[in-house]
Formats: sequence, structure tokens, C-alpha cells
Amino acid sequence: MARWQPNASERLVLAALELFEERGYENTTVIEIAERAGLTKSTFFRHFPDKREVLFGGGTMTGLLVDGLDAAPAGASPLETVAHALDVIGKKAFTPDRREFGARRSAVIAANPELRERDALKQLSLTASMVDALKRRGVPDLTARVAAELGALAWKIAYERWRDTANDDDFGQLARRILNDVRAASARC
Amino acid sequence: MARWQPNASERLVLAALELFEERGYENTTVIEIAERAGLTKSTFFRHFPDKREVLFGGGTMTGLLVDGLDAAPAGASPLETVAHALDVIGKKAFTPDRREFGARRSAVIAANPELRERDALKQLSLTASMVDALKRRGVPDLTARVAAELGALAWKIAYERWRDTANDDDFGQLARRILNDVRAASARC
DNA sequence: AGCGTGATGGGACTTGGTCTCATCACTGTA
DNA sequence: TACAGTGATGAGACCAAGTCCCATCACGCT
Repeated sequence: MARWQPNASERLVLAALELFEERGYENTTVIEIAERAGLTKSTFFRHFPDKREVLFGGGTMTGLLVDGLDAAPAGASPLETVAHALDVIGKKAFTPDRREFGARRSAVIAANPELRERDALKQLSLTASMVDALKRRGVPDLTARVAAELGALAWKIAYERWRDTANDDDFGQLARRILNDVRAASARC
Repeated sequence: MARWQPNASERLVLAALELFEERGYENTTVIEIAERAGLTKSTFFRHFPDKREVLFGGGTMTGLLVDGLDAAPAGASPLETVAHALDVIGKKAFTPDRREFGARRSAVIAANPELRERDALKQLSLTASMVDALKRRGVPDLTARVAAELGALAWKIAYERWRDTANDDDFGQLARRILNDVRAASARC
């Protein structure tokens, strides 16, 4: 019998998600999560810096976003650049097999203030990364900030819709449509 | 000798701000904050739900914002409505005598991840309040969300500038100018 | 078989945060 | 002046998050 089962992180994530669904985030201790995953508290904190982060791990999102922005065609407008990045992210991170997990995760986050707070921080830091990447492409500061905010909004809406609908809509196309709507709406402000 | 000095909350806020400046947020315990304010840990948590909140108290901001939005002239466009609200907030919350405190507070927040996280949550919930208030005025959903994001961005930029400049610029006028810039920038996206 | 590496277990420790009960200051009333 | 009620505070037990250090075990390599 192997002492080290594989995929310790994934097991911790799944155990945490289940327990949060069953009794709620604040009625679940880190020790309980670890035990359900066949591990201990020490090991939990070796995989995640804190209890909240178990639902926000990976952190690869920022990398994908920045890659997508950097890889956009040179002549693209700021919002076209963002759309390109959302396309890349959609293909690599929002695959259909992750839809159910995303929905369950979102429900748990929505139900708890601490998790919503962490979510807010992630959103903000993603927006900040977008601003930096756009500025690196030569987009002036204020334009970059506006484009990043609009892009982040489109992302958020697209994610909500992708997560809540059963059909296999491609996230990239969804985001593109919504980004167009957002652009149109910004003209009516 | 009175046992109850007045302004317990204010004393706690000031003590916390000083200690965070001196040794940093994470090297300061709640007990130390309370002691400097001549109080105890129990009393601290009676005034603030947690350690972070000592720098985010009041919470009157949301109320002022919503009031300002509701009080805007009926025919105003979404962004004009937001500008009106920023005017109201500027007059009531961003008075010159609060500038120094705001600057010190911002520096402390910027230096600590936990505080930045709380700040992110506050920003997000303010934006959500704006969306609700705009929708209550009849603004369609997507337009409201876009206007709120642009307004929040203008607010953030205006606040940074108001806080960092010594001259007594009126916050409302500052925000109005920046909101115009933001609107112009959104057309260039 | 022996060795080094890396992931894990275990437990002590600090601190944030909750809860309960006692205590004190202030107010009004007789 | 005496007394009771109210509200803010103090004191301390208690739990869970998070840190730290050290021992232990599995695995690959020689």
C-alpha cells in the first residue's frame, strides 16, 4: 500500500468542495478536508497557502491571459486584443469537462463572504495583469485601464453564462459576443 | 478619572494606523492595538468584526453613493448620474481634512495583501451597489454594469489623484474630469 | 544493501475571532 | 442620598487558522 497516493492537490480540492457543499465553508475545518483526502493539516498547508485558496489554486489563469494578450496580432485594437486572449483562455481552461466543477465551485463561493472576498482579489489582480500586458503593447495608460475593465466585465458575464448553460457553447465565441455587447453599451452611457 | 474615554472607535482606528505604519500590519496584534487605545481585545471586536475592518469602517460610503445616484436628475444619462453621485460623495466624504488620513491609510493597505484583499471586496461591493441603483432608475442591465465599472474606475483614479496631491482640488470636479476622460478612452477601445 | 531526496506526519505554538459572565460608569427616580 | 437599570467594558476560556520544526517514510539511484 503506497503511502503517497497521487494527485494530493486535486484530492484536497475535491474533498474541500464536497465538504463545503455539505456543511458550508465555515463549518468545515482544514483538518476535516485533509482527512477526507487521506492527508493531514500539515500537508494541506504545504499545497495551499490558506484555506480559501483551495478553491482558487492553479493560478494558471493569469499566465494564460497574459499569453493570450501578448500573442494577439500587432494591429489589433485594445478590445480585439482582449477578445483574442479570451479565446485562448476559453480553449485551454474552459473546456466542457470543467463546466460542472466550475458551477459547483461558483455556488460555494457565492455562499460565503470569505470566499467572495478572495474572488474579488483574484478579479482585481487579473484586471491589473491585463492593464500591464496592454501597456506593454503600447496602449496608453487610461485606454488600457478602460479596456481591461470592460474586458473583465465581459469575462465575468461570459463565465456566468458558460457555467449556467448546459449546451457546449465555446467560451471564446461567447466572450466575443458579449464583449461586442459591452462595447455597444459603453457607447450608450 | 473616567473609565470610558470618548470615541473608542476613532481611537482604535488611529492606534491601528500608527502601529501598522510602525511595524506593519502582520507584526501588529489586535491586543497591541487595543492597548494603545487604552482598551482590550474584547472591546476591539465589539467595534470591528475583524482586524482588517478597522481601516474600512464607517461603511457610510455605500450609503452616500446610493443617495447620490438616487438624487440625480431624472433625465441624466448613466454616466451623468454617476458623476452626480461622485459630486455628492466628494462634498461629504472627501473633505480636505481627511486627505492626510486617506493617504496614510492607502499606504498601509497597499503594503499588505490581506488589506488589499479587503479593499478589493469593498470596491466590488460598491460597484454592485451602483449597478443596483442604476437599474432602479430604469437603466438596462448591461448598460448599468458598464456604467458602474467605468464609474468605479473613474472613482479609483480620482481618489488616487486627490489623495496624492497637496492642492485642495474638489473631489467632485476631479472625478467629473476623469469620468470624461474615461468616456473618451472607452471610445478608443 | 546503502544513500539522498522529497513528500508526508506530528505536535507545539501564536494569533484571530467567538462566547459568556462579571464589572464598572452613567442615568433617572424616589 | 440611595438605589435600580442600562450600556460599554474587562477577563478569560475556547476553537480554528496558520507557522514552524523535526521525525518518518517512500522512492530512485548507485
